Amino acid sequence: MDPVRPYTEVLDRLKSAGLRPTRQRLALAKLLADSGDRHITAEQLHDEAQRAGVRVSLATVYNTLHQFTAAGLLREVVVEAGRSYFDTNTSNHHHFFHQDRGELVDIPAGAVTVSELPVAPEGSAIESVHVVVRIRDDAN
Amino acid sequence: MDPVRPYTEVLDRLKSAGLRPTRQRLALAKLLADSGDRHITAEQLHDEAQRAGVRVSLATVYNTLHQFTAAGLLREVVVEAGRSYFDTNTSNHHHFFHQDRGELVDIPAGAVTVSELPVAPEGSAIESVHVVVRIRDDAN
DNA sequence: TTTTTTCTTTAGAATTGTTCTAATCTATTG
DNA sequence: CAATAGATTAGAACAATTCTAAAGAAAAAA
Ligand SMILES: [Mn+2]
Ligand SMILES: [Mn+2]
Ligand SMILES: [Zn+2]
Ligand SMILES: [Zn+2]
Repeated sequence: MDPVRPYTEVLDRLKSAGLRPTRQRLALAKLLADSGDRHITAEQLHDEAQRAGVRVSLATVYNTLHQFTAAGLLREVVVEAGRSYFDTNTSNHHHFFHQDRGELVDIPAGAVTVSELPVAPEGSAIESVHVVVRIRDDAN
Repeated sequence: MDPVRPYTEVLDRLKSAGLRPTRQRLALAKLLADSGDRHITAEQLHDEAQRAGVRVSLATVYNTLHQFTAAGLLREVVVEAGRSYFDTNTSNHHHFFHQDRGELVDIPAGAVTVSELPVAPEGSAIESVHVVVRIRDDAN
């Protein structure tokens, strides 16, 4: 809110995650925060950083995405082999996966309901419940 | 049922899929059929074949798994980056994914219910709905 | 401040699961 | 039996990701 210190919020989040506010982390956090809800891969974020003139290595993008995920700032979503998406929306929600385009899209809250939850097998506890609705271009 | 022609069923399935009943395909089909419901990776099936004395290359295991999947004899399930599971149960059902062990387990039919289905985005149609319940060893 | 320590970034190598290539082999067809 | 179409294979290639170890930057200590 204070135009003189535009990074205050991101700074606080990094601090409370025990992460030093480096140039690279601040820039990546800003790119992620400024773009609304998204589902982005490491390579995509790396490209985006390059285009924005931010010099950062792909290794650092991977490190940062995992650190942000561990800190609860991102959520990792896997729906196809060999590719991880990072979701800027960390709330519990489900996804459409558009198989023709390789695109993840949030399912609006309430549009899908898991009404009966299974009991976790003996000795284990449920950590998350995720519904993936695979869709294809309509054959109309 | 006829002990003299134990491969009849597998043979028929291959034939109707337009696949030649080669030694490799018959052996892999048998391994998959004889072991009950399973969620197996290509490498695991390859190892199992080796141990059973079946000589088959990993490339052929991959080819065969994909052909069987295309023929509807298997279902491919992806829950973690960089690894595909092939499910011998092709009916519609959902999964526990045991994150500590990297193990997929069927959720019993009826133990989970998706009561409200989302409307597919304009121009697309729903192809499948899959619920993944991630579990962890209990912290008891 | 300066020094020291700890954490971070990075290029490039390595790893993993998977797919591709193109030569050899085998099942089917005529 | 050919002849042909299809299948198998070893090993190369690939793509996403992780690792390594050296150089750099931030924080803590002096
Ligand atoms: Mn990861
Ligand atoms: Mn596949
Ligand atoms: Zn999302
Ligand atoms: Zn299953």
